[in-house]
Amino acid sequence: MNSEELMKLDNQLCFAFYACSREITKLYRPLLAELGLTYTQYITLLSLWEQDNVSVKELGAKLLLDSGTLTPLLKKLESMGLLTRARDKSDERHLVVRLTEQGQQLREKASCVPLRLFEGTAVEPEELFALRKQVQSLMSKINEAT
Amino acid sequence: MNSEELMKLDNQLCFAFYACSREITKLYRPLLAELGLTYTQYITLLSLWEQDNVSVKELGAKLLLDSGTLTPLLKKLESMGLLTRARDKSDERHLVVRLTEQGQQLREKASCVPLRLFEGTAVEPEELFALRKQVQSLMSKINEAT
DNA sequence: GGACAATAAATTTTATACAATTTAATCAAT
DNA sequence: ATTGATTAAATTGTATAAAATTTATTGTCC
Repeated sequence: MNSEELMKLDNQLCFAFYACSREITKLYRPLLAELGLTYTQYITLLSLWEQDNVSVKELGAKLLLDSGTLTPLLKKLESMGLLTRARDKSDERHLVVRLTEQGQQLREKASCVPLRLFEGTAVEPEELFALRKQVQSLMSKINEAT
Repeated sequence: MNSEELMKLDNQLCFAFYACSREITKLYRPLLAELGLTYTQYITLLSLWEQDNVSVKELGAKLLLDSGTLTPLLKKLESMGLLTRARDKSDERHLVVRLTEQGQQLREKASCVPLRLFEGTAVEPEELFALRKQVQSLMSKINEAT
C-alpha cells in the first residue's frame, strides 16, 4: 500500500475500532438507560459483580482506567446507592469499593443486556466470539510491546 | 454460554473494542504529540486531506461525530492555523471547512504515522488488514439494523 | 408572499478520558 | 525513629462524546 492509500481514513484500523466502539456503545444506550446507567458505569458494575471489595487501583487495572476517571464515576454510583466507598483500615491509602444490596440486585435486571444487545442485527454469535478473540490477541501484543 | 459467563467483563465484545480502541489511541499519542495533535484532531485532518472544502455536516457523517464535538474541535484547529471556517455564501446554514497552506503541509509530516504506529509490536500488517475488514463488516451490519 | 416545517451549527449540560500535579499514607534504609 | 522514596487517590486542566435545546437560514405549501 502506498502512502496515499495508507492515509485514507477508511484504511485506518484505529478508526475502525474507534468508530465501531462508539457504534456498539450506541446499541447499549437504550438498554442501559432502562437501568439508569451509562456505558462506563455498566462495565464498572460488570467488574464489581464479578469481584467485589476491590480498591480503585485494582478496578482501574481491570477497566484500564485511572483514578481521574474512576473517582468521579464511583462517587456518582455511590450517590445512586449502588456502592460504598471507604478507606481500607489496614492501609488508608486504598479506597475499597463495595456493592450495596441495591447494587447487587441490579445484576438481575442487567442480566438480559448481553443477549439483547445484537437483537435485530444480522450479527451472529460465532462472529462476535471470533472477533473478540482476535481483538484480545491484538491488545495483548500491543501491551507486550509497551 | 450461561448468564454467569455472558456477564463476565472479558467475554464482552464491547469491552474488547472499547479497551483496544483506547490502547491504540495510546500508541498514537507520542507520534501525534510531535505534530501537536490529539487523536480526534488527527482523524479529522485525515478526512480533510482526502477531501477538503466540506461542511461540518459532511465531515460529521464521515467521522460519525456531531457538531457538539466538531464545533469546538474545528475552532481549535482554526486557532492553530490549520484550517478556516466560513459560511457557505450559497447557503448560510452550512459552514465550510478549508485547509490552510499550513494545514496541507502538515500532511507530509504526518505521512509516516501509519507505518510507525505498530513498530516495536508483534502485530503483522496482514493481521491488521484482516481485522479491519471484519470490524468494518460488523459495523455495517449494526448500521443496517438501526 | 407569509406561516411553517426542515435543516445546519452552535450552545448547554452531563459524563468520560487522561496527563500532570497534589495530598496523604506507608515503606525503606540507615 | 527520622528522612526520603514510593504508592494510592484525589484534584486540576484540557479535550472528547452525545443528547437536548437554541438560533439562524432555507425550503414548502397554500
